[in-house]
Amino acid sequence: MTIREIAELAGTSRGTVDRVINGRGNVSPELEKKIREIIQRENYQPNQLAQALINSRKHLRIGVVIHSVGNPFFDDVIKGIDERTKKLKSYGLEVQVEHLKGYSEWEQIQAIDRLLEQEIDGLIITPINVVPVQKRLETIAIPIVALNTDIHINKLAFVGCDYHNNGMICGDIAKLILHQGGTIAAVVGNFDMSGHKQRVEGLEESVGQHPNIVVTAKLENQDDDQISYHLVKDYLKTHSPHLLYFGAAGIAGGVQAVLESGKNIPIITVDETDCVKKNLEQGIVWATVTQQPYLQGDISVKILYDYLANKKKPKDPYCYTKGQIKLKHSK
Amino acid sequence: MTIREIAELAGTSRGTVDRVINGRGNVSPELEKKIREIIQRENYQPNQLAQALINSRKHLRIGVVIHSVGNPFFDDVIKGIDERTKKLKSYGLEVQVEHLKGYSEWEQIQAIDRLLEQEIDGLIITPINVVPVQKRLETIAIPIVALNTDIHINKLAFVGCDYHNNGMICGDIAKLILHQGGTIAAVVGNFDMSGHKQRVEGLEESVGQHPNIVVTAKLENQDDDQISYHLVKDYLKTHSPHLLYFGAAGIAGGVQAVLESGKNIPIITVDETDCVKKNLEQGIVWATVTQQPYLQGDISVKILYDYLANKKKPKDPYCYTKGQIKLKHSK
DNA sequence: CTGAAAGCGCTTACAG
DNA sequence: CTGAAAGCGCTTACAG
Repeated sequence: MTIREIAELAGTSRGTVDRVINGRGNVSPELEKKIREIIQRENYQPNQLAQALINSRKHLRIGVVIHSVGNPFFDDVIKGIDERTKKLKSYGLEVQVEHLKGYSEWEQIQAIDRLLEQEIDGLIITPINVVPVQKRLETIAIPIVALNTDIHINKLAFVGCDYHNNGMICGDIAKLILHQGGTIAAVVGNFDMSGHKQRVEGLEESVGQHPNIVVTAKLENQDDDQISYHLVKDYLKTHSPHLLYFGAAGIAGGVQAVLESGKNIPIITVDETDCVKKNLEQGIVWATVTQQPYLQGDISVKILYDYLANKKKPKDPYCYTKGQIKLKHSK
Repeated sequence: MTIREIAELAGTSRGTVDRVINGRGNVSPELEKKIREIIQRENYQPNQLAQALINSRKHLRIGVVIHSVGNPFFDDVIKGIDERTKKLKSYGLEVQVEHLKGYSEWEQIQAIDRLLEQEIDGLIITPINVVPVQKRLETIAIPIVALNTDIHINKLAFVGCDYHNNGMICGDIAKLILHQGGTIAAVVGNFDMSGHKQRVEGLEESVGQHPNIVVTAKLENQDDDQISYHLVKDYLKTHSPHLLYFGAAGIAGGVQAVLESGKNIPIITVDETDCVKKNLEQGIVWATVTQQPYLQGDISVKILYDYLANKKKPKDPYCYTKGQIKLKHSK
């Protein structure tokens, strides 16, 4: 079935059928009804390829603001963004990325403004969760996708990790290792960060299903290796938990402290940075739970493009990637 | 850059440029050279959308032979095939699936013949690894993708699980649970099946890295729940392994026997059938390792289509899906 | 409100 | 060996 055949069946022109299909108005009610009936009856589906070919004429620009500099976690996110961009290039998509270093809200707002000046049609951002950024994003007329970190604004979608579930899975791993019971020390960056808090809550909920496992310490390392090192070193002087959980950054420092303590404590971590990979390989980190960073990049571009090009909204605006367990021989 | 612009730069027609690009011959050497230089210089890339639109005129047919009836593992494989088919429908792809029950080589050959009569352009098959099937496949002129099970023929690709690695990962899980040492009983269908054998070999290689873990029993249940039940029941009368590994089918029967034995033995399994899901949920199965069945279906169609439509061969003809660990709260 | 025409970037006969 | 023309299925001005 093509638009031409529909037009012939309705005794009208392709242009008119097109107007009906795409709701552009300017069609008499009777004719519209007739055309709709034929479309229904013949189960007509527009050819996506032909549509895409036309669509590619109007170039779409997506802007990305991401604090990826010096943060290896985002390497895979970027890779996902890049590959999806390449695939959609012939569809007329251009993507402009602003790589930021650190968490300066001021710089983030400037980056947003730079992109807006270039007349982007949509924005993907790993937002810093503070009021000025939120305010700035609220005033933007184009659709926004929050990537990896959520923010309370009117957005097309959030693409990222379900931190609570991620913590639950870490708890499941802890239960495998400590099936005879034991204590856990959990280290994250900062409990004010919702992701960090949720991970530990998930961990506690999950191990709470075992009668003899307790999270006996919750420590903050500010995502900093130096702080993490001293924190864990001091803690292990007076404590010997049966398992150590690192639910955010500062893993290298923390692991170093464990090794120097001489205590043989199982370590489980999150994500799969080079540091984690190396220690997993050597059997120092026993397990890690990743969050499909590549997919996060890939999906966020895909969702935004689909909306801009075809007005297609994601089924669920909260698009969670899966927590995946990686052990020594995982690929 | 479009083909029209190239033609203008070369002072020739689009048709001639097209002949050069697609190596259809009938172009004078000098003109060809000139055109190639311009293409190079301008870094011309043909518009894939336009190509696909043309391509969709010649309808491609892919045939699938899969022994999916009564084997819930294949539900997700089928889902992957179906969704990829839907995506490629506007590209002119039609897929015809022959669902088979059981492992009759004779029926499989008949199914192949039925598809060939319908003039399929490519074949996807979960082959039964016997000589008659192999012989039949050898004589087929169209490209073949071996799905989930490999077979020694000249094929476009194998898409499936890396069984050895899958077993290694199971071993990694065993090491988490038995970090203080212990014995493992491994149950598979039949050690003559290469996948089953490789899984157990992987398991042994992995736990071999721990000084005090040994696989003390390797049992065959013929992939049958009844046999599995009696086998495990008898075994547990005289043995108490610290962990039970089910590396193939017959899990429901085996689990039943463990429960009736009253012994609290950790169980790890493969794949994620309803039986496994239920027992994972209830904490009876401690962990399972899946092999991305959905992706196996998805990829096999994609690879075959890419070859038929664009003569694009997969980078690696052995396309392994990843072994993924699932615990109670995995999604 | 409606239709004829031109166009997207490519490929495919066909005439010379 | 080469080029002009028609076509894929859709959309977009434009003239009436």
